[in-house]
Amino acid sequence: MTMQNVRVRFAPSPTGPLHLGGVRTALYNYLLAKKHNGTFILRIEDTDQTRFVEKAEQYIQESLEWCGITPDESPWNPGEYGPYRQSERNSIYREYADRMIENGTAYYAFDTPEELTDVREKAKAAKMPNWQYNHITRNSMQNSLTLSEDAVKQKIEAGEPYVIRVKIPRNEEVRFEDEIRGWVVVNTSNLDDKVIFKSDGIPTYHLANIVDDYLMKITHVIRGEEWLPSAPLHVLLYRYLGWEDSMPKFAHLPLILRPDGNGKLSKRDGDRLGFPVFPLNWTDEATGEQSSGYRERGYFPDAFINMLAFLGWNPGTNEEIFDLDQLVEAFSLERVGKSGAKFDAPKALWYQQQYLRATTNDKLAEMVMPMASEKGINTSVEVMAKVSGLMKERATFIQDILNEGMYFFEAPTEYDEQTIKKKWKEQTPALLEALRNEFAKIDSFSHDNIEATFSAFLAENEIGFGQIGPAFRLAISGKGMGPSLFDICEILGKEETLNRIDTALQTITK
RNA sequence: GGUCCGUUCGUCUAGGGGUUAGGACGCCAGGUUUUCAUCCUGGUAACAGGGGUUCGAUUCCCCUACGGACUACCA
Repeated sequence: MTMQNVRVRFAPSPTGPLHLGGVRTALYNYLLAKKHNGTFILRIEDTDQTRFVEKAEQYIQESLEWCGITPDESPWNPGEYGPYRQSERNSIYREYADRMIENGTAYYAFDTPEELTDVREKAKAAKMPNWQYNHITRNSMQNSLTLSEDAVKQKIEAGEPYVIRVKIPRNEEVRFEDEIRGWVVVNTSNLDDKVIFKSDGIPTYHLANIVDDYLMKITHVIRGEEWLPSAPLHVLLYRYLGWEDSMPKFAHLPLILRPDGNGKLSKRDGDRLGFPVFPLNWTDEATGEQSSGYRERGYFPDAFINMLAFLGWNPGTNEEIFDLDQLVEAFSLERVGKSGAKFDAPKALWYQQQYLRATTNDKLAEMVMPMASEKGINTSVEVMAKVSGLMKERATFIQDILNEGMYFFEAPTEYDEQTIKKKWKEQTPALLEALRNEFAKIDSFSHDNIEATFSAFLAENEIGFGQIGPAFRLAISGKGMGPSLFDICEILGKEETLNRIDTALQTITK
């Protein structure tokens, strides 16, 4: 596919934190743009001031940054097509609504919200649950189609509130080719006369979106499937504004579904499904409700992005590990699936595990150090790198390295009950003490020397590993499992190892 | 209810008129390992149903069922 000047946009509303689906939409937009050396734009769609949430925009910015999908043009990094917040573009929309009134594709409507709910309720009571303002009902409503020209003029001049609606024709077929779904055909009789300009002087999403996409020279509109039903309206809007020739291509992404099997994943799901639905932690200012994010949970951005990319897309090969650059390379809209994907939390864990294991010990140590000092652990990066190397095979998140490997830094204060029960036999203390005394003779306390001493000890006493190993582990780590004992001892050092054995001998009683 | 979209192992998916329907996650079993984890090997398990079209349909068409989205002066 050859595409020139690809310009795509991610256009969230600042009504709260971004969630998984939103991040994936942003990601696919980004991938398509980068794949074609195009431009990825972020536009804030804040036309509904009633739902505005103060910190949402900052959250969106921070999330995208964390994911590494930084926009080329955005409110905080404007390009030539700004402003990038719809609230700051308000002066430019009216002209287009007026143009539609002039060419007869839109009209003024004076019905109040109360009147509208009233009609809807009455219709509902009459068992017609889907009352729409459309080519039939508009004839009995208060609008510039039913009122005389003078009456309309009078109302407007008197300052009566009004909205502007699209005049959707009766019985016409609207068709467009969705990049993911193919041809979609809808009859206009099923559409309603959507409000495109609200009485507060602000356009609705539909108008603002089309105008901005046109002015910003957007070539591909990649958005969630929830927008599919209004896509025909948008096609009509392009037509009525005279922009059909430069209409962008549409691609409606399948939804990310809840794993429990009903409905799409939503912001309201918070943490209740057992996994985060947000990239970053979020606290709802109004309710005080806190939701966890992938970042704070310990996910690496690459793992998160990789997992998200594969929720609805695949490269057509058996490879599954792709960092951002590789995703850019491999991505194509054609390989995006049509059907919704239930979010697979265990798979997310698996991705994170893969990335953790692929991270070098030094890099891991660098990440763990701040957490360590927070816990009051005083150690060197070198030691931390060794610990990380030993722990990463059995960890999923960086936190696990510390949580599971605390004994590298602090002597155990308690000992695993199960192991005591099973492995701490009558002869154990005597054996352990004898072993301790052998260790005391080692000059260079290295893995190999420790192992050699240990092996010799086993041979001399004619016992197997099982008769002393688990108890030994218990004594130095407090646990019944973990990395190689000799590695642990080497890191601990001779003195600490001996001390821990002494402590254990005094503490553990059956 | 109406409109639109969808339907391959439990989950994410590949495939596509003739295949032993492939991979990954999960799960199970075996091997390696002092333990745990890793790693290796193997196993489990799917084309929603019914009609067509065809020599042959999981693949193309239709219907049904099921799932989902939308149905605001929200996006």
